[in-house]
Amino acid sequence: MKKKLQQLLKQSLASLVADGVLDILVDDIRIDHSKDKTQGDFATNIAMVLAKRAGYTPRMLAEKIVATLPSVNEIERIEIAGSGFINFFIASDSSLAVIDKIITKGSRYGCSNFGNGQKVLLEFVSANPTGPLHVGHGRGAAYGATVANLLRALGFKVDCEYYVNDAGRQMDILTTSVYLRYVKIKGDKFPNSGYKGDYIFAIAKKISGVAKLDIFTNVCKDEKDGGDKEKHIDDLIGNCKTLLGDDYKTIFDLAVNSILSGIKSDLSSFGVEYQKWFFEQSLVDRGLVKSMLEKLQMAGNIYQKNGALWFKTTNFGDNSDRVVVRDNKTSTYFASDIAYHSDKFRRGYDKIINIWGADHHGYAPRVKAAIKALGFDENKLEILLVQFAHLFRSGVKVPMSTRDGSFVTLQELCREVGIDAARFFYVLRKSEQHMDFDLDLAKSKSNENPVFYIQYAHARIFSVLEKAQIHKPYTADLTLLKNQYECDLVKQLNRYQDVLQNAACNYEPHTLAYYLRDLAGDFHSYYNNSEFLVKDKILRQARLSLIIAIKQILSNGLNLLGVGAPDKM
RNA sequence: GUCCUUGUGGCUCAGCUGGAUAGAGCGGCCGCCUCCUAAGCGGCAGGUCGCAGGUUCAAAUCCUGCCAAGGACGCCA
Repeated sequence: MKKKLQQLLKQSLASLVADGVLDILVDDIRIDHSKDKTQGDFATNIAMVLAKRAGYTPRMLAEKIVATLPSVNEIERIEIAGSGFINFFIASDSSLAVIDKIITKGSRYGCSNFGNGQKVLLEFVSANPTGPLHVGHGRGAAYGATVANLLRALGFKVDCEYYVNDAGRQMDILTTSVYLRYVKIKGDKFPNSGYKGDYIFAIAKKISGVAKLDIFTNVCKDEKDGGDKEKHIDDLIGNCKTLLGDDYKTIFDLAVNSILSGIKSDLSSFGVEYQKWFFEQSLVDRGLVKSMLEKLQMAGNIYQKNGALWFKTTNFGDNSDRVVVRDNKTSTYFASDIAYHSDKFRRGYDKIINIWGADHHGYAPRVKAAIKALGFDENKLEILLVQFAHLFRSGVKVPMSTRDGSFVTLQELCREVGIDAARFFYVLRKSEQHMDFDLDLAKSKSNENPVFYIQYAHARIFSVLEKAQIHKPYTADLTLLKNQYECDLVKQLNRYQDVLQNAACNYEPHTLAYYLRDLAGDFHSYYNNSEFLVKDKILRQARLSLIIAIKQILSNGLNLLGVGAPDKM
């Protein structure tokens, strides 16, 4: 309908251009769903936008536009209002048609081929495998999964990917932490920088047949003893590696695998599925980091300084050059990441989306710089930042640190508030909004979570249909739907398609969540003010058709958000 | 110091590609189940849209400056 109106307006403007009223044809004609029913169904501000250029007052220009507008059946009437808005009132049978469309298409309603099969790579969460996923990670997981669902609904071909950082120093710290828990040094002889969580003990318990050695000989003092905690842990790692030999790798693999399998199952039960788990180590194994460095070197983008190799990212928009190989000859995380991104580009995607925590925003320029330097199109890369979720308990902020072992896991959260509520809660805030997650509130008053409000509407409709013994769709005389509640609902249903498209294209799942709540709200009002199971069979059928359509949209929308639509509550 | 994000009723947030009287939930107060699920509905109270300028027919929305909160500025990942 929106498109149709744009088309008509375009024709009208074209004829005004021909008459010399306007000097130029504009392409971008904005059509909005009217907020207020007295303002019709759709409105455009085009007359106000063009008034000055045409030399008329907005209202006068609006008159001219309306006068030259071709008349079509779908438009019942047109009004000029306010300072020059043109309001369109859509013929009711045209609006009502949406009900049949929804019922016919069912769970496919809302899907389109807008994306035209374009291939999208969506990377999200990618938390280091040094501990279980916690509440902070949940937001990225819920957001990413929902964006994927939305894009797929619009006809994009989306691959979700998790980048596993299994090659850095943190993994060595993890391995050494596990070994120390296995050895069980008496007292509190555990490094400040080690991973202190209880899950480390659980992994350590799985080790058998490895010698229990003292790795504290000849190490730098820890911080609490007046030393350097970073040097301390590095020395411990060194001892651990040399003393354990092959057993080190065994413990390393055990640690990574147990943590990773936990992450995988947590995400899976959170309703988040990945097409690919990409290991940083695989880049090294395949020699991609090395070949990438060679490529940059040949292009003259690498120089040596203080014993390290630097990538001249400042040539490509970064504000400082970056080290890719340290003076101890090990390559940096950034080096792997360049190789990773060039691998992503080589895989032939039309769009590459990275969802990162907001703390990584400063990292974006150097990645984009690398992409440019390697000759890829940096416009294909979209970096979406998700702000942190701060967890509060009894009004006090709960620190979230994997290293210190102080965190609430995603699994615990789901157990306490339920998966539906958690998924919905995360996605209800726009991603760049700093989010406060009050655990006590979420737990003690979980019934007040808006997700139940929406699910309740769905369950209520199911219950009505069950009472009416309606199990399959049928046709009805929809023109009987004309009270105010029904008009509002029909209008709301007509918005769904646009809501989906906007939510997907702008990567804003929260707009869908708000839409669903509005729709549910309109339904609840209707429910409390109109009877569905009336004696008049024709009217009953019409009303039931309407609520069947509502139920379908609630279900479709909730599904996209990764939330269930229960029949009974 | 530089850069990013945020600042909207008591609280948590929508609205921000400029538009028609600034919305919702929670909390507070008052009503509604002999009737399809009261996890619901209706009503009331409550807002200088951080502050100050500017652009425009029109600014919560765009621009500038300032204030406040969070974050980023590593040979960490």
